[in-house]
Amino acid sequence: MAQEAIGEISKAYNPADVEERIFSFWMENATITPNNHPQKPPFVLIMPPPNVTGELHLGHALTAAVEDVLCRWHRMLGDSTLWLPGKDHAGIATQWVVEQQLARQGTSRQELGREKFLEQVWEWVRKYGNTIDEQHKRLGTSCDWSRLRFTLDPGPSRAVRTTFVNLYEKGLIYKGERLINWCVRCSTALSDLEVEHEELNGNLYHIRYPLADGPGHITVATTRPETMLGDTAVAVHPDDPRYSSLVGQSLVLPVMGRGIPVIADPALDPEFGTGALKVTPGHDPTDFEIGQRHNLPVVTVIGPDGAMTSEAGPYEGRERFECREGIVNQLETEGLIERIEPYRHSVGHCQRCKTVVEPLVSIQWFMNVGTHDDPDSIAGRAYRAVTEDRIRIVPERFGRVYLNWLENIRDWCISRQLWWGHRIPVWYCRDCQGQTVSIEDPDHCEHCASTRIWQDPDVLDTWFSSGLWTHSTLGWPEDTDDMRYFYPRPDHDHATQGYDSFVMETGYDIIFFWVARMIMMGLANTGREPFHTVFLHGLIRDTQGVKMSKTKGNVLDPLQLIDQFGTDALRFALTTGTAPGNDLRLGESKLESSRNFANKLWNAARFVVTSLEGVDLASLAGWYDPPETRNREDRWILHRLNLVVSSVNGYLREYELGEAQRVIYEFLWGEFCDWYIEMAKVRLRSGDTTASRVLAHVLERTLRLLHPFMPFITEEIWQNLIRRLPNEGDLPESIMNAPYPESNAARIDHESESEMLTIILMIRAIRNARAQLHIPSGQRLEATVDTNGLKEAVEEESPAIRTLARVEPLYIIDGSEERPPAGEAMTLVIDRHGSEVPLVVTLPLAGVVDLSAERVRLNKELEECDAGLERVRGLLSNSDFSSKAPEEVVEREQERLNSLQERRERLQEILTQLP
RNA sequence: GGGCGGUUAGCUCAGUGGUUAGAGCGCCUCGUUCACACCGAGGAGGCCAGAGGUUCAAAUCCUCUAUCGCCCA
Repeated sequence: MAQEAIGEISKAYNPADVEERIFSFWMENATITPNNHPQKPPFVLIMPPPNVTGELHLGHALTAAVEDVLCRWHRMLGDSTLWLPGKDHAGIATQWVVEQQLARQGTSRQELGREKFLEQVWEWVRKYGNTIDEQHKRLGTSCDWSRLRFTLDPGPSRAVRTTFVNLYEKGLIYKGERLINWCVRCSTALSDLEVEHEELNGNLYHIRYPLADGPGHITVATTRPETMLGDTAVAVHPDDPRYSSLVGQSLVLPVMGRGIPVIADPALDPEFGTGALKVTPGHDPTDFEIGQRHNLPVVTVIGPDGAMTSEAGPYEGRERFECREGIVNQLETEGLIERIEPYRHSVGHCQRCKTVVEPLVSIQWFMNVGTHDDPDSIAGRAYRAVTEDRIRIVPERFGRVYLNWLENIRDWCISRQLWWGHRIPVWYCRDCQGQTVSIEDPDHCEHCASTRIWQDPDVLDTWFSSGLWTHSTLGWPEDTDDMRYFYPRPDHDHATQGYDSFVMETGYDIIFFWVARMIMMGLANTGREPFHTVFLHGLIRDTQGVKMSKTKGNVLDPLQLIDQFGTDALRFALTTGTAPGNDLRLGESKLESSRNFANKLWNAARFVVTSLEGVDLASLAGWYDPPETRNREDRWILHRLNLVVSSVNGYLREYELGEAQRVIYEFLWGEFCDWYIEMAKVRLRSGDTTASRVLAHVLERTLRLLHPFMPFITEEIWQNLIRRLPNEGDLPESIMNAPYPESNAARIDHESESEMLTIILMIRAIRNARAQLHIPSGQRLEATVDTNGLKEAVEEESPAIRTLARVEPLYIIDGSEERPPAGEAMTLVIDRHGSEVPLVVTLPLAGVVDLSAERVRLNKELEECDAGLERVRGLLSNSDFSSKAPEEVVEREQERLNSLQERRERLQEILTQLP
């Protein structure tokens, strides 16, 4: 499957050569569809369904990247992993797309009629609805495509009807006349959540309402003068002395000429405007409530089309904003405008089409969600699920956001005046006017058996069906195998393995729309929480920090980025260097650095694979789990790898994807490539092939560790590598199904670590000295190392030291008496990791080294040493510190003191020897 | 108005009480020797927004202030 001869192909990783081939390989050869294993917990992640109308954007890419990491990780851990993909019918958005298409053809849905229109929508969905799935696949998503669901599939549709009927029968779904949010463009009701508030520059109009009896007037302030046509009162605060004598009197409503009362209501803010509020119960939520308290009539002056109604008198038929202008002109001519001041206020817009929302009184279906403090209500149960820790929200701060929303929740308007969606399963009888609410389509009225029945024309809010997604996709309301295995069970202990088995992952912007509703509906339908962990990611912004949007033109197309940088680089860029729930600015430089990382891995692999050529298989035996070795470099890298494995698993358990990737990045680039491979080259060149099996081992382990994050390149290299190694470890065909690395206590080797750190520090110090003195890299330097007790290690590592620091000859001594005098030399004092006495490297550089500069350098080091000594001495002489700080901290400081003292002595000694 | 965040190197961001705060990009110097110039070696650059407090110990916990965002009303 994989390409032949990785080492002979390209010097740079070329994702385009790999990705498509690897994806088909997975579809054909990898295990993605989970098996039901009743005896062990699964791992379940239901994907937030994108809109069928949608095109893949970076938000989808981020969601997919994060979820794929979690799912691949769990699959490799051996969990029966279900990642279920799906799509959402997106009522308003889809209907709008097709209506626009019809408009271009010179027709409309009204002309076509409901049935024909729906046929058109289905045709559109069949034609374009799979686009996003295909785009998703380019991201390498390992979801179970065999379980792909659509909200309008028979199963999920049946779940919708069942839920509606159940809640209706419990009295939790009801029909009522309320003031709702109405979009005049979409011609439908909207829920509170679908209204976006935006601060706009408007005016505050101060209008005089004359008293009916006698002279005088009350001035009201409003941002919407056109609604005055529907005023049925003016309200003031009961304690407002300015108006107390006027309460109960009558005013003449300008333009309309009808009388309206002055009423007193404590909800009024006397500070706002003039302290007098015109009350329009038909077009303002607050006014509607005031109207209810005072039994005021409701006059609807703006119709569902946004035009003034017959109640608007002379303005009947005028569009609402045009009417505003007309009224202001008329009032001005009549001298009733006191003043107009510019005013910034928040205006509700339709989330879908951005039209200004009109509050309208209308008959709609609602869900009674109750209140958060009623423990048995829908909202109350959802509230307790989080306060009682049955659901954990990551990051934690969003838990408070969730609770705060539930504390202020109101009944949910679930009906929409659309044709595309789940039609409300209610039939009305023309004979007895009774309602029949049924899962199956009825053929007669359940009250009087009349067949003269007709179905409610409205459909349900799309989020109603999305709210059922965690169980409707598994077969609910049927008692299916999937439902029994992949939906949380009452006895399931969600932390037995150190991680949760039922996770919801999505962006924090839909915590209310989706997460909260799924929790409410899951509990209402099944009595159980639909998941135990909610993991929320942030939003992607452009390099300026602005949210990406098509209208702003600052969107980056993920498919184009994939073409440019590769899928793995895109995924890495999206999920690295960011903390959970934090927004991410994405620009080219981040993508470039991720691509470079992929390329680094590719080339490290190229080196390892090439180096295996000519090595006989026998000496590679044991590569999968290398036996104990004396070689310090091997022990060190295995020890480091083991620590990395352990911390990556830990970070993944805590959903810290960014930290996990950082750790792998630093290990692969900063330790394996920069040091281990460079040192291994020295061994290989001298004909010693013992490093080969460790090279193979570390690379292979790192590939598996990295696979959830960079699936394509790791698969490509892995297959190539495995083929060249003795068959060990009982590995599957795909890295995707190979076990995730686990840490192994036997690999811990602190001795090799501190010795190697010292060697590395020494090589660095010599390289630094060379750079400072501008010694050409080709020129070998003589060096003497006083190892001060680390002689064996330095001797054993001397080939590496010679090559990497470019020293020759290298004299290794142990004890200052053998050391050459500082004299015309550069002398480096190198802290010995884990010990007190430093190493001293002398580079005899007569004629090259500037002695006065050398003196300055050494004195500066001495000063730093003294500063450190002062600090540590102060700390240690503080009895509170030694008594209260943990023992290991005190010990560490004591060691630091000792080594600073030793270091100081060496520096002092060298300075006195300088000519 | 209520709630939630951010303020750390020139830029974008990590940092989960332990004293010497990290990365990527950018910048400076050097280098194309056989994994990689999508690279290597070396370097510069930070009173962690400000002020108080808690603590033996604070970028980290608490309070306040400033400032910039987001969500909800």
